[in-house]
Amino acid sequence: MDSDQGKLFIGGISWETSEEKLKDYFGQYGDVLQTVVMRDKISGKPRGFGFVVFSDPDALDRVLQHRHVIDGRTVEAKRALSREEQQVSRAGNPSAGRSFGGGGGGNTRTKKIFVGGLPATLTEDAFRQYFESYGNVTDVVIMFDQQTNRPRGFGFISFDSEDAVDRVLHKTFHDLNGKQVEVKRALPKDANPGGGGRSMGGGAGGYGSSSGNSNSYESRMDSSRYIQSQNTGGGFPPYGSSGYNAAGYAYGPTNNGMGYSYGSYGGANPGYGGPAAAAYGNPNVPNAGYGGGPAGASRNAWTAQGSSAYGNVGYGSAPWGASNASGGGPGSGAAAGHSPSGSAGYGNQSYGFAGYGTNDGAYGNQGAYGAPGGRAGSIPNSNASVGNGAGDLQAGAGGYMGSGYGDAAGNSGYVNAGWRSDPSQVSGNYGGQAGYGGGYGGASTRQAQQQ
DNA sequence: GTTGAGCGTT
Repeated sequence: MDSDQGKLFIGGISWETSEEKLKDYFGQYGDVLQTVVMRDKISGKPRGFGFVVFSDPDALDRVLQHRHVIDGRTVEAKRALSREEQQVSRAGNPSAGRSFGGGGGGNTRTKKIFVGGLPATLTEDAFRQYFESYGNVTDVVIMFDQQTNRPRGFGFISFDSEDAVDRVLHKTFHDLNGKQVEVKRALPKDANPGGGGRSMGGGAGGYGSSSGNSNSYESRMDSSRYIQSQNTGGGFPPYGSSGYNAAGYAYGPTNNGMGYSYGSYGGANPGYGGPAAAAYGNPNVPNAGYGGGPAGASRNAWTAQGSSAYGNVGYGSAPWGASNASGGGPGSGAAAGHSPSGSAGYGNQSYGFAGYGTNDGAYGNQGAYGAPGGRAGSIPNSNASVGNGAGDLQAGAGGYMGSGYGDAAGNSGYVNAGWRSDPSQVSGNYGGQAGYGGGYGGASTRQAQQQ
C-alpha cells in the first residue's frame, strides 16, 4: 500500500475543522497532497476525524512528534491504517500483518483505471492527454449525473496495455495541471454477478428482499467496519446475522459451479465474504467459487483496490480441502493465504472463514463450521447431514454446502446450518433465513443469462 | 464526536 505511506489519520478534530484548515495546519510539516474530513453521508455532519496525505512519507515522522491543537481541540494524529491493518488490529491481533504480498491485486487485471477527485472543469480531452503520456488510451469517460448533468467527480481511462496501467498506478495521485486526482484500478463492472462489487452493496437487491434481515448489514458491503458487528441483530451472534450470510449466497450460482464469484462479497468482507464463498464452494466444482473473488476484494481498501487479499486466493480451494479435515490444521490452504488473522481458526474451520476466526473466537471454535465441513465432505445432495435445524427446514437443503450449491433451489437450509454453529440455535432462526434460498436462486438466474 | 467517498457507458 504505497498509497498509505504518507497518510495520516487525524482523530478527534473539531466539527469546525475543514479540509482547508487541515491542509494549512499540516502544511507546516510537508507538502500536503490531500486532506479529507469524513462526514456522515446522510447528515453531512463531520464525524470527528479525517486524513491528511503528505507527498513525503517522512513528514509523518515529524508530525508524530508533536501535539497538535486545531480549532481549539487537541487532535490525535496517527499513521493511517490500511483497511487490512484495521481489521487486524481491531481483532486484537496486531501481529498478523498483511499477508498477501505480491499477489494482491494482481488477479483482477483490468486495463481500466478509476480516476477520482476530478475537478468539475476537467474536459475529457485534457483528461485523455494527461494519461496518454502513460500509454495508449483506448477510452476516456468522465461521469456525469444523469439527472443534473453535473460532473460526478470521477471517470475512467482505459489503456491497451497493462503496463500502462501499472505505470499510472505507480503513483496514487496524479497532477493534472495543478489539480490532484487519484487513480485506482477500476472495478470490473461487468464481471459477473459479483463482479461489480459495488452493485452488490446495495445488496439489497435480491438479497435483501429475500431475507428481511439483510439490511442490518449496511448497504455498503465494502465497509470493513461491519466487522465490528454493528449489525448484530437481535440475539444473533454477530455473524449469525442473516444479512451477511445472505450475501454469500446470493451470489453463488451454484448450478454451474461457477458461482461463487463473489465480487463484492469476497472483497467486502474479508471475513465473510470470502470465506463464505469458499465454504460453499461447490463441492463438485472445487474451484469454481473462487473465480470472482478477487474483484470484490479490490473494493475493500479504498486506498488499495488491488488487494485481493481476501480474494479468493486463500480460499481458493482450500476451503474444501480443509473442510473435512476438521483438524485440518491451520496450514491448510486457505488459511495460509490470507488470513489476516492468521488464526489457526481457519485451519480448523475448514471454511476458512477468515472473518470468523479473527474476530470472534467463538467462531473459530465452532464446531459448526467444522461441522459444515463434514457436510462439505458429504455429498452435496446428501441432505441429512445438516441435521440441525437446517435439515428440518428443508427437505432439500441438507447439506450445507453441498446442497446449497448443488441446486439453488434446494437450499435454504444451507445457510443456516453453516452459520450457526451451535445446533441449538440453529433451528428457529433459520426459518428466517429462507431468504437465502431466494437470493441464491436469483443469482443463478443471472448466470444463466450470461451464458 | 477518533479509521475511509466516489465505480460507467456502449
